[in-house]
Amino acid sequence: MRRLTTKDYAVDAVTAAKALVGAWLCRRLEDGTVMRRRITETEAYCGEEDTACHAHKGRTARTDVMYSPGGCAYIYLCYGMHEMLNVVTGPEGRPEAVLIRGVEGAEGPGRLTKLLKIDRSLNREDLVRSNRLWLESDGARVKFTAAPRIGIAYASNIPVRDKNVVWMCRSRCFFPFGLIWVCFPPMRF
DNA sequence: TGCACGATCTCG
DNA sequence: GAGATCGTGCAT
Repeated sequence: MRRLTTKDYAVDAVTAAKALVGAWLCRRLEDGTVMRRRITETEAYCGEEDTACHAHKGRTARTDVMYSPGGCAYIYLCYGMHEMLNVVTGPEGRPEAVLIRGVEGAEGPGRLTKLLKIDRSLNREDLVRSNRLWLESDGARVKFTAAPRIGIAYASNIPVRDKNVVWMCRSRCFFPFGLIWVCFPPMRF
């Protein structure tokens, strides 16, 4: 197991999104318990020109963290109840991030944060040095496929997800922004 | 200071 | 198919 370093996070969001499929999301709780889950699904958000990116309209208090150098966590509340975990990537000043959409045993971005007890108190956490939240790679090669992004119909000309689309759409690699990357076949417990 | 709405999930 | 539930960003 190798902990991901600054170098791993310095790449653009699409590259990182692909590289993070199959990596391990690691979380140490206050009582010392360490949980490790393999990442099964990611999604890239690519800067101010990506209309689905929170930083699309520029730097605000919320999106400020996305402008940091790659390697920290951006966590926010969605729909008033779901904590969403993103990994900031790229150089300082470029707001790119990868949304972690699923891990083994928890499909869906809201579920995985609940499972691993990740919330906004970990916003801006330094994933390179933190002992509460970090990522590791075991070097395993994971087969994965690309699919249209989910739940943001306004940012793409493709239909909003229906349950099967993610798993059925393969090789949709021509979309300019924000592809999601999933393990194929999906890993489950 | 108010209001619309969202990178979701669960239950019916 | 709709409701839960609240921070954010923009309008007033």
